[in-house]
Amino acid sequence: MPALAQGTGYAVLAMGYITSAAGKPMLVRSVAEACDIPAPYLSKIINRLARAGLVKTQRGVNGGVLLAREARDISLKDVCIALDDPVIEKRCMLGTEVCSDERACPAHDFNMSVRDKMLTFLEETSIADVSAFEVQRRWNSPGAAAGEATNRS
Amino acid sequence: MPALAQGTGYAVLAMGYITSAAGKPMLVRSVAEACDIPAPYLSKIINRLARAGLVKTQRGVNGGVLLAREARDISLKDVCIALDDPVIEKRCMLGTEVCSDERACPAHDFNMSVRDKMLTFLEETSIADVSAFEVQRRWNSPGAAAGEATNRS
DNA sequence: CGTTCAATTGACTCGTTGGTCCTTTTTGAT
DNA sequence: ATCAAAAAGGACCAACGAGTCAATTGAACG
Repeated sequence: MPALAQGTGYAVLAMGYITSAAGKPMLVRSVAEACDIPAPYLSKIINRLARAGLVKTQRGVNGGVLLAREARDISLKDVCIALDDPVIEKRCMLGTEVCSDERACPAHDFNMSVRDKMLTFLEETSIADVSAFEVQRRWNSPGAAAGEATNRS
Repeated sequence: MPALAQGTGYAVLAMGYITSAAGKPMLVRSVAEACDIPAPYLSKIINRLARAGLVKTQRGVNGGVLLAREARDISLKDVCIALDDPVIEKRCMLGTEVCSDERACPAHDFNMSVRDKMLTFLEETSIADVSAFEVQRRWNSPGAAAGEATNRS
């Protein structure tokens, strides 16, 4: 439920995957396939990320997409901002127009604290984290048996 | 950002207001006006709440809407369920299909903990709480000067 | 130079939410 | 019995997010 917009999720996963190419441009098509994202849609997302300066794209032969900076220097929050994901918006949980610290709604304090945690998480989690996690998952998942939990916050 | 659907927010506010009538049916129109909600829209919401058994409606002269049970026995979660608000849904923060404790996404643990807090809040907060808060707000807000913060979780 | 590859762009579809408006039903009161 | 008040219900509209598709632009390479 405390979800990012679909597009943001796609972007994060895609960028995590792109990280693994370490500097070589990757085809949007390949990324889409690997991450199970509709290719033309991902194309648009990548485009926005590019205009926001998070990735670099190159067209023509040997073109593709690569991260504009180190994966560890791109936070999930950066992605959210680039795609202006609504999670960033500070809005009242009950939808009341005027909801500030002075004129609070019944859910205000709770809402603020959740929002706070959410922002911190988005700031502290980087594409590198996602990438590492995905690699690990790729290792574990065909191996079936699994046993050990791989969870980390 | 961790917001309920607009309709759910309306419902909660409206029910909080209805509480203040203590058993006498209230006109949907009045509630709409008092809570600043488009009346025909609220009407539909009330209707769903009625079908879910959270409020009782009566048509004809002296009709209106009233709570079906004690305000303190109606939780925000009840309202969410009645209007099947997406907040209740347990879905992956990154939107990946398969995201369980075994096959987690990088945000899984965080997401679960937030969801947990959210659900607890929705369960523990009742329409009575909202109502009390609203009454308090009505006292404070015309009084302008304010001084003391009235925040409570 | 021209072909081919790959991202870019714009037009379009589809489903959901929020919202309006008008008509129909039900009900109490005279 | 009738009238008016009130919710119920249906048709409709606008905006937005997700997604598709086809045409276009730009870049490399032979």
